[in-house]
Amino acid sequence: MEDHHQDAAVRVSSSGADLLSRIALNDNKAGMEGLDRDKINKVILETSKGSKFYENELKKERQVNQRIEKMMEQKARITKEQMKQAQAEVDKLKCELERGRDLGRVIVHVDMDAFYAAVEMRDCPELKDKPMAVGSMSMLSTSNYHARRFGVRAAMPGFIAKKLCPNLVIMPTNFDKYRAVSAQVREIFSEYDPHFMPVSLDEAYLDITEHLEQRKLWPETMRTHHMCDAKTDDAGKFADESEKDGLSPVLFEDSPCSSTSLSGAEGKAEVFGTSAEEAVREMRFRIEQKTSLTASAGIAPNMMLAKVCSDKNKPNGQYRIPPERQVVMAFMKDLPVRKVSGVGKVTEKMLAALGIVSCAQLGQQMALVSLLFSETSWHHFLHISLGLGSTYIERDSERKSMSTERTFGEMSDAEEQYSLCRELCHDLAQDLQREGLKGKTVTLKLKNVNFEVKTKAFTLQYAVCTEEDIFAATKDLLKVEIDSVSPQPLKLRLMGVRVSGFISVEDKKPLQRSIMGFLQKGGSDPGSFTQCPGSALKAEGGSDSASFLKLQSTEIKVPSVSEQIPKSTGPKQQSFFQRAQSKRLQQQQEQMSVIISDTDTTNSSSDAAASTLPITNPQSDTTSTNTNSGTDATGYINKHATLKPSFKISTQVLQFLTCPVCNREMKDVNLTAFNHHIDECLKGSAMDNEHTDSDAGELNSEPPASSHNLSCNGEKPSTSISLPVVETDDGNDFKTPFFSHRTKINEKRLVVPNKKRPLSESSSKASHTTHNPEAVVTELSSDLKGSSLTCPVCSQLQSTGDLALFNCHVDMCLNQEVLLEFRGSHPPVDHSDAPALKSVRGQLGDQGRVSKVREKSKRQGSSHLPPAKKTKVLSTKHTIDKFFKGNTRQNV
DNA sequence: GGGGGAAGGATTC
DNA sequence: TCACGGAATCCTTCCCCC
Repeated sequence: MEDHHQDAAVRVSSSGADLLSRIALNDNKAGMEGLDRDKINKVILETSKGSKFYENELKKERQVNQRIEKMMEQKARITKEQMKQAQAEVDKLKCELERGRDLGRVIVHVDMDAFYAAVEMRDCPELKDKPMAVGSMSMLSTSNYHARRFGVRAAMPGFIAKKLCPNLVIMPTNFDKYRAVSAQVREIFSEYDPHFMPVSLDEAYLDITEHLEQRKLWPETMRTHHMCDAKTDDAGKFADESEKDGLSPVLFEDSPCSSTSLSGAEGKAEVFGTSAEEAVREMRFRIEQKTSLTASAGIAPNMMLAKVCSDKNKPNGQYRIPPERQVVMAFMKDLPVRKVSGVGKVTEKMLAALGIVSCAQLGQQMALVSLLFSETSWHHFLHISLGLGSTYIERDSERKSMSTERTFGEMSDAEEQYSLCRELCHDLAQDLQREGLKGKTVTLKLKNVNFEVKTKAFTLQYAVCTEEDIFAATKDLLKVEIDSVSPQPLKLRLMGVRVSGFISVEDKKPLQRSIMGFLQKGGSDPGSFTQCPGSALKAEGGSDSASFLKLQSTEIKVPSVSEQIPKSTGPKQQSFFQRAQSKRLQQQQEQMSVIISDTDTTNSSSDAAASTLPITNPQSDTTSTNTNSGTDATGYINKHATLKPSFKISTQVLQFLTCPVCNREMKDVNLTAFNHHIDECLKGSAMDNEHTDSDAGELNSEPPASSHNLSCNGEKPSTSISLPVVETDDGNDFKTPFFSHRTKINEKRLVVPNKKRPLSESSSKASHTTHNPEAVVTELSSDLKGSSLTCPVCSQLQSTGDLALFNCHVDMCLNQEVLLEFRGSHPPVDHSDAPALKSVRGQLGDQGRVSKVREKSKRQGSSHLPPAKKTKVLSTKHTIDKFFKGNTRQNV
C-alpha cells in the first residue's frame, strides 16, 4: 500500500502520466494485495481510453491537480509566524481532545465478506471455485475473492472486468435475497446490541458494552452454541444435508479457517468466553451457522477504529484494539490515511502532495494541514491522527433526502425527456408516500453524454410528495436546461429527481389549527390534516386564512420556478400592499372567481377556506376539496404544471371573519372587502377607529383597548407571519438575524416588523429556514419591552411587558388544544401568569421535540444529545457534532 | 460580513 | 459488440441579499 501511495505522489508531480491515477485500480480492498497493478492498470486504460467517460475522468483529474497546485501555492506563502500560531492552536485542541478521550465503550463493526457474491455462491455451489461478480456489464456491485485476484472489484464496469478476467461469471443482483439474509444477520446483531446501527445490508456498528457487562454473569450454557443448528433455518435448499457439505463458507482459499467450516462437525458445541473477542467470535459463529456466510469484525473503543479493524483480518477474521491510548496510537502510526473511512482518492492525493501518507505523518503535519484545509476538515484530520472517533452510535437517524435516477442511452428528444422526468417523479412520489415524507426542495440531476453532471434545485414554499407537485417543479428546471442549449438538443445519459428538506413529523401535525379555523367561529374544523398528499399539502401550503390572505401573501409568495430561475427574489419593487391590491383587482376582473395563484396560494388551498369558500372545479363542476390532481392547492402548481385545469375559488359571501389586527368580528363580508378592511387597519386608520367600512361587513364587536399595540413605533405597521427559526438542542442563546438582542433559543418568537428589513423578506427568509409552517406568529418589536401587550391570538391584554413571557403566552395560544374549542365558545385564554406557561412549553412544539430526543438519548445511556436538525444556521455545528459523535462518513 | 440557497463534488456501500 | 450505477450524505464554493 505504501508503494501505491508513493506512486500516486510521484504521478502527481510528473506530467501526463499522472492523469492515469483516477481510473487506475483501487486496490484498497481486502483480497487485493500483491496484485500486478501495472498489468491490470494497462488493461483498464486500454479499455477505457478514448471513451467519453475517460475524457471526463481526465478532466476531473486535472481539476484535482489544479486544486493541489493552488494548495501548494498557498503553502509556499505560509510564514513561520503563522505556522507557530497554527501549531499552538493544534496543540491546544489536541490537549482538549485527549482530555475527552473515551476508551470506555466497546464498539464493534461487522462486515459480511463479499456479501452479495457470497450469497450467490452459497446458493449456487457451481460458482464456488469460479471468479464471479454480482452486477451487470455496466457495473459490478461486488466480486468474490477469486475474481479479486484478477483485479476485479466492486464499482468496476463489467466489461472491463471481463477484459481482466475473461472467465468471470457475472450474476445479476437479487436484492430481495440479500435483504432476507441481511434480516437474519440483523436478528443476531440485535441480541448483542438491540440498538445496533445498520450501515448497509451487509454492515453494522454495535455497541456491546452493556452486553459484555451482562455476559459476565451468564452461565456457560448461555454462551454455548451448536454447530449447524441454524442451517436448517435458512432457505429450504439448505435443509438438504447432501448439499450442505459442499457449501463451505470459506470464500477464499487462504482465508483464516472458519471455526464452523469443517464439514462433519454438525452438532458439536462450542463454548465462548466472556471477553469482547469471545463475544464477537460467537456472533460471527452464529452468523455463519445461520447463513453459511462469513463475517469480519473490528472491535475498538470507537467507530472509526472499529471500521478500520474490521478490514484488518478480512475475510472471516476479526481484530481488536484494546482500550489503551498507547495501543491506539501505535495502531494509527503506520495506518495509511486512505484506510480511514471518509478519506477518498482526492483527499488521499491532496495529503500525499503534502507528504502525508500515514496517520502518524498526518499528526506531525497538523499545523500545516490546519492552515490549508477548512476547519471542519482539519478537525477531522486531527481526530483521525489521534485515533479518535465516535463512541456514540447514532440510532434512528432521520432520512434527509430521497431520490431516484436512471441511466440510459443517449436521449436527445425533449418530449422523451419530459416523459422520463414524469416517470421519475411518479416513482419518487410513490417512494415518498410510502414513507410518509414530504419535502420542500426538488432537485433535478442531469448527466449529459459527456458525463458532465449538473444539478438544479428549487425550494418550494411547501413540502410536496405527489407526482404532479414534483413534476411541476422538475419540468420547469428541465425546461431551463433544454432552453439553455437550444437550438441544439440536450443530450442526456442520466436523469434523476431528488426531494429533500423534509418536514418533520411534528411539523406535519396540526399543532396550530388553521387560522381560519379560529377566526371563523362557526366554520367546520379545518384543522384535521391528514397524510393524504393532497390534503397534507393543503394543510401546510395553505395556511387557511382568508382573512390572513394578504398577510400571508406578503410573506409567502410562491413564485413560479420559471420566475425564480435564475435566482430571483420575486417582485420586490412593489410593496406587499400594492401587490395584494393589484392581485385583488385582478381577481375582481376575473368576475367573481379567482384562480388560485401564487400569492393567494396560502389562502385558497386550505381546508378552512374550503369550509367557507366553495371550491369549484369548472371542469367537473363539482365542489371538491380534493386537490391532489396536479392542481393542488398551490397556485404554483396551477400556473406552471399546466397539466390540469385550475380549480377556482369563488369569492362568494363569507361568513364570520375576525380581523387579526383590530380583532373585530365581521359578518357576511366578502374577501375583497375583508382584505380592504385589514388594509385600513394596518395603515393605522384603524387605530383611531376610523375604519373605512364601506365595503366591510357589520362589525360585531369592539376591539380591545390595546389591540393596536402590535403596530409599534407609530410607523406604518407591516404585519407578517413568521415562523420559529431558532432552535438548538443545548439551550444556548444565539443571535438571530432578525433580532438585535439575544433571543433564548426554542422560543417561538413574536417577530419584529423592522423598518430596516422589509417584512416580506424577513419573513420569506424565516419561512425558508423553518420547517414548521403551522407555527404562525406575529412580529413584534423588541422595543415593546415595558409596554403592555395584547395577544394576537386570544386578544387578551397581557400584564407583562416582557417579550419572552409574552411569547410564551402566544405560544400557548397557538399551540394549545384550546384551539380546538376556541372556535366553539371562544373563551378568552387567560395566561397572564406567563411564568407558569414555561412549564408547559416543554410539551409543545420544538421544545417538546428536543426534550423527547434528550430523553431517548438518556435512555440509550449516552451523554450525547443528537444534534438539532432543524436549522441551517446550525448546520456546521451539527455536522461537526455528528462527526465527533456519530457520523462515520465525513468528507473533507 | 454573515446567512442561506444553489450548485458542484467527494465519499461510501 | 457496445459499454462506467444508484442512493444518500456531507462539504465547499459561489452568489445574492441585507
